[in-house]
Amino acid sequence: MLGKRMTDERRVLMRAICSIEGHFRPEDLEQILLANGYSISLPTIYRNLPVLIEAGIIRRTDAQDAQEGSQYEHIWGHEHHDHLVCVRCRKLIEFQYPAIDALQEVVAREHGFDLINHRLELLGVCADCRAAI
Amino acid sequence: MLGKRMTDERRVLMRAICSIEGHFRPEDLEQILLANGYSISLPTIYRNLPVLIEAGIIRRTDAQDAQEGSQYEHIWGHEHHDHLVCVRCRKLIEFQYPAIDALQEVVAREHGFDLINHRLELLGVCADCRAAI
DNA sequence: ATACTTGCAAATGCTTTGCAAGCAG
DNA sequence: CTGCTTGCAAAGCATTTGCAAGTAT
Repeated sequence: MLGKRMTDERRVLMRAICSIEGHFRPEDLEQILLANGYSISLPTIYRNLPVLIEAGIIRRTDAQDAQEGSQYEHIWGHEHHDHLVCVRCRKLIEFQYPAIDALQEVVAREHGFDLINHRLELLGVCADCRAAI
Repeated sequence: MLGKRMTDERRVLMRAICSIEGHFRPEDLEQILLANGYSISLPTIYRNLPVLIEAGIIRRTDAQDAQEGSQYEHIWGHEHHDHLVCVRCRKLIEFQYPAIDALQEVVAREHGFDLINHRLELLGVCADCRAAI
């Protein structure tokens, strides 16, 4: 990493994060680490999240509510994907759609942007919830 | 609105929100209201934001950092748009690209979703910042 | 009348920070 | 050695909630 020191904590954090398949909040991470015999303080986790983001290992995903805390997911070694969210049952479905990604490149270029990443979230009502009405 | 009472506070809030062109945080709203001679408590603002979201008058936009608070913008009477964000200078550019919207409909339909809204944020480095390196 | 709303003040809970001790380079 | 990191405890701050008073319907 860029001018950062490789500490045991960071090594453990990185391994833990890469083992998580879905999304996680900082506190989830602490619990997972504890369950595996590692005790890393919450402040250290918080201090390292930006480092891991900058290193391209994780990204923030959008929090639904103001107070449910931030969510993250690891992107290193993962295909890029976006999210479909059911506003009723909160179900979260991941999807990929290369054509959309391609158009985003076009938009970015039109505005002189060098595209690094994107977040796309489609909000709607899932089939199950529609059926349940 | 749905089973909600129309109070003076809500009327004022709605007018204020519709007069704001860009994004706002709850506290901005309080200041704007004060500047116009209306004093509406922050708790009341917070309590009404979800009501206004459900009514389709505003939407949450993505907060960049964990602690900079939530941002909102009014969508009623506004064309839908998405955001280009410069990760370096935080510049925010709004854009519309109907082809992307159309593809989102396709994705949603494929997954049985009834699409209500979406949030798309393109993160990158703007031309100015690239030039400044 | 009844139930929803408001303002105030206090509580919540995520996130950050000060500080001294501990390490990576 | 030197300066980045960590853990702890405490601070910060946006957001929420309890409660009594006010008000739309």
